[in-house]
Amino acid sequence: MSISKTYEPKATEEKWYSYWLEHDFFRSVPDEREPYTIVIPPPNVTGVLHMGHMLNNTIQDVLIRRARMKGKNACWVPGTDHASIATEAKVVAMLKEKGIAKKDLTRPEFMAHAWEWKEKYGGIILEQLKKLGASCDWERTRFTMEDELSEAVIDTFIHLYKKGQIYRGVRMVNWDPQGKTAVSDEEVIRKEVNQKLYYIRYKVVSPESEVLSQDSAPAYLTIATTRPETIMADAAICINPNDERYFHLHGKTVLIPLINRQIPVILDEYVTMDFGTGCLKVTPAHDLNDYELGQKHNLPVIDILNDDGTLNENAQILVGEDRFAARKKIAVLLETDGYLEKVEEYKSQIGFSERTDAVIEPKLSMQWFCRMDEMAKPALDYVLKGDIKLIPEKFINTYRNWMENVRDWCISRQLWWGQQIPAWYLPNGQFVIAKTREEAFEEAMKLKGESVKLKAEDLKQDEDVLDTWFSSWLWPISVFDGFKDPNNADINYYYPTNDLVTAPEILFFWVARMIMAGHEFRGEIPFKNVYLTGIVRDKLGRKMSKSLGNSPDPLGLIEKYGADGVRVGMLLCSPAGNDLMFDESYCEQGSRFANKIWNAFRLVKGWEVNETLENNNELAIEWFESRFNQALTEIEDFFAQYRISDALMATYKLVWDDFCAWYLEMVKPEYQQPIDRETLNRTVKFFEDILKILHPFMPFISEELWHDEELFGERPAYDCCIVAQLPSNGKINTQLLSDIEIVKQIVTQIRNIRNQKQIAPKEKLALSVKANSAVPYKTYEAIICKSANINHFNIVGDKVVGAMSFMVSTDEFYVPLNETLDPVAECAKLKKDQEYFIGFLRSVNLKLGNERFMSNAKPEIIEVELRKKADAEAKLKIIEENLDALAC
RNA sequence: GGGAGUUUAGCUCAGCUGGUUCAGAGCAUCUGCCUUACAAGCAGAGGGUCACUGGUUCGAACCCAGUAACUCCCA
Repeated sequence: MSISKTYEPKATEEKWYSYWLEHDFFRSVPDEREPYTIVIPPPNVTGVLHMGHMLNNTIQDVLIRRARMKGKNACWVPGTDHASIATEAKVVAMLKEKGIAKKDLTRPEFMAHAWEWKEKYGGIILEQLKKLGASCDWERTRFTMEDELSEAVIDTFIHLYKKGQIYRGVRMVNWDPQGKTAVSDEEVIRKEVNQKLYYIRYKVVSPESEVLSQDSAPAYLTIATTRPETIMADAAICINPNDERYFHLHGKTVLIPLINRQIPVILDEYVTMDFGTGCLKVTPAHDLNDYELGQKHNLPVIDILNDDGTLNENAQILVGEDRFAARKKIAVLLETDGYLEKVEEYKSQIGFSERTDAVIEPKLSMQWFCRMDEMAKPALDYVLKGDIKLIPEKFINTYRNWMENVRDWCISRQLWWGQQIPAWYLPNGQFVIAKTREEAFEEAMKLKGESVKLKAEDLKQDEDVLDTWFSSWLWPISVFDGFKDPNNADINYYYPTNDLVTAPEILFFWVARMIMAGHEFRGEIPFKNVYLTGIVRDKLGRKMSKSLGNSPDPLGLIEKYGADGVRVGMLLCSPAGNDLMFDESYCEQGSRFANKIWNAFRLVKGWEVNETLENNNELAIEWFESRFNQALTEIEDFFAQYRISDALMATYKLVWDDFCAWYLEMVKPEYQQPIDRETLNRTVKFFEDILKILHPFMPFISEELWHDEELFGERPAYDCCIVAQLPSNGKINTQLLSDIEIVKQIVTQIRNIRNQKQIAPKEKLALSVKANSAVPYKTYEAIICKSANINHFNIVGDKVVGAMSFMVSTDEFYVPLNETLDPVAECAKLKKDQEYFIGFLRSVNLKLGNERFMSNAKPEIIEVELRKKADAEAKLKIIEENLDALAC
């Protein structure tokens, strides 16, 4: 029976994925086994698979498959996030295309459209993950806005409110004037942009409103700002009290140009003396730092902007103009009236909304906040004490830095898609927190006391919804219904989960908050290890993004290279915690690897057994067994350290180099010759073990080959590679391993001679060995002869003259050739070696002659040096003898 | 401005608390092979002043100080 010459992934992948599904291999229910649990970082329900997901989910799948094959009850919970801002933006855009404006819809109408959209297009990404081979328990798929999870969100809000952790307050938030919503710090993208720095004069007056005159001319101070349109909101001018240039301004006031409002000059060391003019305009309503400075100095807050970014009446001038138009116009006005001193080009960082790309406006608004300080402390301790490990460790510092300087979390969003805040307002502005209108009414009645005029319909629920992260921080608990039913079998069994695989950019606003929630609601950590992947960049180091168009289509890659190839490709270039420079060629390497495995399989499959043959491959078999067990330990070690790409590389080399290039070549019969039963059986067993260790990385090809009836016999329906138990550590013959390393060197040297002398691999050669060491070369005769195509193998006591020679450690090897040797070239080669060893010996002797070295270095180091010396001397002796023999 | 990190072969990265034969891997490169498992392959080779400058040490890619370049986070 013959199989195709190349591996064809497509049909294989579809076949086995459905087979796994049909046989419930991904399904997990609590039982007596040890659980191993991962909750997926829920992708946005609007999302489509990108390279970041590919990496993330490949790693999770490798971990979960490995756990499954180690006999654990592996449970990978999938799901999606409702992603309030992103989804609402998509729905609004979709409605706009249909000619419907959000403002013309009622809230329930809008929500109906949004749900319809979600049902139709949402969750595509989960289907895409299946193509990658993700072995999630799909029956457990959750959505952060499904009823039960929403209920958990509302309950936790109420719980935290009652504890005093949630409050309502006026705060500076990042305002998106286009989306007309507050956005979190994390949703603000900072970009460096070219701006103009305007130098504006303010007239200095005494507090008594007299214009201060020096030589009867009015005095001015000059400030530098990039936002001249906000001068109408100024509350003060601040200077550094140590600034000698401005001592004369202490206690003075100034007039804001154009509107002539009087504001004080205040002193604070916050001001940098050498930036701009050293005078800072303080605009508490429109700048975060200014706001804090204003709070410190009790300055009034004058907000001159509307929600859409236009100027309001407080501005007095340019009312109704957009902020950017106003900026241009006010510059002209200032110029005309002689207040504009100069304008400079200036580069600075500006925040943009991740969703709408509008310039973020710092804005004071009434928002809901969750206090962080108390919650941060235990969450920090878990990580510092090592209860939760961050991988790589370098993120611990970053984490600590953030947790020690944590700010309260703004949890309200001016959107409709999400969990509506359970706050109910009475007509008089008072509010109550309750789950339903009825409960709110009861609460309100208590508040009102005897006033019976209030009706339930009079209560108005807060229009805002909660931040998406306010639901995803509950994810590891809520997917197991830990809020609805805190003692159910699932949560007790699966929680705390084991590993969380996510991107470092959401370490704070997701990972840290899950840890807080875990502590707050379960008194326990939510997961034991956090593996932080890198950011997927293109090979120029740019972040992959839609706008750059530098992101390959993941499904296209799978189509082209096969899921196994792409998985290998992703892992090959992903060192833990470092960004990875993705290049398609890695996937190509992956698919070539799949093909290599496929062809090795074809070879073994093609062997015919002759039952009468004896096994003469015992050494090769024992060697590979040792090598396999050694590699198994290495791979295990790498996994323990979450060095997944190293584990893959160790597997890759074991299969390609040790198994294919050495072992199969050692045991492979001559063309069309049969093989003995024992060698075939052992080789088939090796292959089966190899399929097992490959499976977590390359699930499809390993499963496909696993079911080959010719090699493995017919397997029962549930005997699948996906649930096979990984091989356990076996014995390692270290002597044999090191001997074979020497054998490999000999073979390489002979191949090298062939290469140099242009001798075809087919042509047989003779080899003489003059052994000066204890290596039993006779034992390895068969292997050497086969691998190097030698037909005469002699152990000799004397040097062989007129032959090509080389040394491996201190043993000498001779390959006689038909042609006569070029003595000049041989001499030159020997002399070069001699020179090297003389130099080497000199440096070793220098070390050994150094009294300080001898008295300071550890004994084992000295021993090594002595061995080096003896070795080099022995080699030099041989080289000299050879030089003599050649008479040069 | 504050904090964290990076800099080792053409590329992507290893190199554990300083000490085996003058730094390793994969890919890429070069040379030679269509040697019937695989040319998506085989065999072999070349390639590095470990960013720079000082210091500590018998000994530094590794420790310390400074410099430069880049990246990320926070403001």
